[in-house]
Amino acid sequence: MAVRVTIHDVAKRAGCSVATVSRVLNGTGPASAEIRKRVQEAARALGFRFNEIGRSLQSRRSRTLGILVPTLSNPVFAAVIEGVQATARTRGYQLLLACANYRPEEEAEAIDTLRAKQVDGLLLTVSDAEASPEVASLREEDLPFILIFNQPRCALPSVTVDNAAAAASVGCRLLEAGHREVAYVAGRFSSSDRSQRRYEGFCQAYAEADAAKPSLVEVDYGTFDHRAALAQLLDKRPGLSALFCSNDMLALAVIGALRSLGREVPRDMSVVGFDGIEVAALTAPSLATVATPCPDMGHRAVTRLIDAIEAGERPPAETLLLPYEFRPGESLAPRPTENPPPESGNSPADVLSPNALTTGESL
Amino acid sequence: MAVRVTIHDVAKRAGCSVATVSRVLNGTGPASAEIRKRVQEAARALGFRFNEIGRSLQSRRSRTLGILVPTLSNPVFAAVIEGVQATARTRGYQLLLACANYRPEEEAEAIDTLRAKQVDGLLLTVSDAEASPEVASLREEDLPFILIFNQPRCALPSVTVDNAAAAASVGCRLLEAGHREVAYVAGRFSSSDRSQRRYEGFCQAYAEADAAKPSLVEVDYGTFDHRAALAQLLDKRPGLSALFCSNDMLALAVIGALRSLGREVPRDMSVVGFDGIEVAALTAPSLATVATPCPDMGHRAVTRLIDAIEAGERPPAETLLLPYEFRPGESLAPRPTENPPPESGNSPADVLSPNALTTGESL
DNA sequence: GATAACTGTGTAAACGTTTCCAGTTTGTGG
DNA sequence: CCACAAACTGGAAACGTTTACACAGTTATC
Repeated sequence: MAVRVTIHDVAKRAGCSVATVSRVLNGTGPASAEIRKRVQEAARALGFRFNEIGRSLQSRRSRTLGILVPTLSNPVFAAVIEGVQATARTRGYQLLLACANYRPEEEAEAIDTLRAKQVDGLLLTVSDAEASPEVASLREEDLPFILIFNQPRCALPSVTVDNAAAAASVGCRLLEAGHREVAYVAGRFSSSDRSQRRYEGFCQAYAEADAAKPSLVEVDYGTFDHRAALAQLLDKRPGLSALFCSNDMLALAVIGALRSLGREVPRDMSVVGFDGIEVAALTAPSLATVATPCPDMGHRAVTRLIDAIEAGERPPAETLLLPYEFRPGESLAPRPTENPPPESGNSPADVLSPNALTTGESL
Repeated sequence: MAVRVTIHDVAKRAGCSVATVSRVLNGTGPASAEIRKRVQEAARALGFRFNEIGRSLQSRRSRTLGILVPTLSNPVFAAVIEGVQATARTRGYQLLLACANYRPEEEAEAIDTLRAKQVDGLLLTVSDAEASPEVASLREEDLPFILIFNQPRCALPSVTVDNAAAAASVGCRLLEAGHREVAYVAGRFSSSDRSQRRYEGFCQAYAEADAAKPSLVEVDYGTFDHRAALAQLLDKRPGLSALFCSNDMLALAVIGALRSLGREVPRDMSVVGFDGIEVAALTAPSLATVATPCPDMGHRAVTRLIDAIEAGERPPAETLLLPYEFRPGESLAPRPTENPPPESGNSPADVLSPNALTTGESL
């Protein structure tokens, strides 16, 4: 049990006061060459490191940022965190991580805990920034924060892409490919602000082309089995030829579900995702999607946040929109011009479960 | 700029001492019903929350754990963190996250920073646990830690799978499929302890079958372009029919590189990965791999760690081996019995770069 | 050769908690 | 009615820092 060595131990060994040790080691205030040397030598001999807790208490700055994401299983968030992490570190900040599992209660609890730990600022991806009471209360308080991915309508600091425009561009691509009857598939939290913006943009593209308004289908997160929801949709709208999914992970799961319903992508149905996660390029078929600059979003967000913190302010309540890029993939093909997709034999029941996305704990 | 409300403010409003407030709000020590009520009402009115920094300083416990991983872009680490996070939270601990980018210097720096922040314990995945001076010094000090994935030979607390046995089982599968001339492809840090164990186990399976010892090929992490290394290998060992890669991400990149060299998997070459990341089941071809129970590893590791912390001890220097599972995939096929794979036309030069694994920042 | 301005150093008071100790009530049994 | 315990409460000292302030000694200014 090595006893912790404090600034007092260093002072004793160097034969001076703790104030002097602090000044020497921090390079603040004057010190004679003689004492500087003694202090440094004592610190080295003792293996002294400042206790950041003591420092934080006194300075009321923790040099720690809180980051809250819905989950880590979606690589899109891991990518953002990677970007945030790298930049935060070069600026001398550490990251306290929390996952809220897409649950507003957990978001609230996590924010609370992070504040209690006295983070200097918060990077958040929440379900719905406008509706979140925590975000609202954050605005009125002194804790700097910035949203990532969220695209609220009201004035809130955030970094994201123009979801509506990106979704509209997906709409255009689908229209170009002849898909006039389509649907938007969203996760349970279709109330997610970014998902809403995407649906709006998507619908607008279809409105402008005088095509039928895309149907909205909500499926459950947490489960990967979307067969029931899809079967119902296909039944109701037999003319459907393309699906736009609110994110890539969902799109991949949807492709698996379609397959187990006897529908091949893109032969019987085109599918487009959103996010541009790396693996989407490796799947079979590769996924057409909208690539968002995740690590750069993280980088920008944390830079804005730290700049504000160090200026003693809060990030301006503005949305920073970063460029996105449509990334073609095999999952999007032109609509077959002749007859509608064959209602081939396979019934859902006698088909294997799509173990496409089993969880990692497969033991 | 809302001013922070402290226990003193609550005490003043409730008309009592801070000691009493502390006792009431923590439920430690006695208090009259009257004062209890006044304190609670004051705390609520003021929106008081304990400052965990003050608490930590006084209790010398931060209720924070440090977690160090090589990267977040490999989903295997994200999965572990997810498991760690969930369990840590239910036990009342937060996570301070650091990524070392597979660099020992960064590992050292990160551990140092985490210690300065007074984490109560450390969860680590390092390049080489035996060789790491930080891990060595950790052993001699009082900071509890536990390794994840690492499988050192010396007695160190860790949670992993039996890498040698798992790799041997891969060897058996390959032998069964008729692959008698094979290679092990490892990332730059073939000095990684787990990677070494895998190679050893793999070689042993081949030794026991009296087959040629698998070649060892090292490629660079960081880059995804392994064509040069592979071209050289194929040139030197034309009879090669299968590749075992030290992890799934590498395996996917290798499949892409082979393709751009004009070799199709599994037609011309079988490939097996290690880790069992979810997406490996979705790629084309799907990847044969060894599935490790990532979130459960995280869960077990953090449980061992917190148990030790709360007992005032350190986790016992034992390796906890969790079960793994071979997961078949299309990337592994029987060796074609007739002639060796055709040296088909495509020269590396006139083939597109395998943008299989471009990074997320594609803008 | 006095005054002013530094330079170098130490003392002590914060920062927000918890907790030991001592003091004041209140209650109880004799 | 008194001693004594139990219940309740507050004062103050920690925890490890930083920093305002004071003070001594040294150098520069006229």
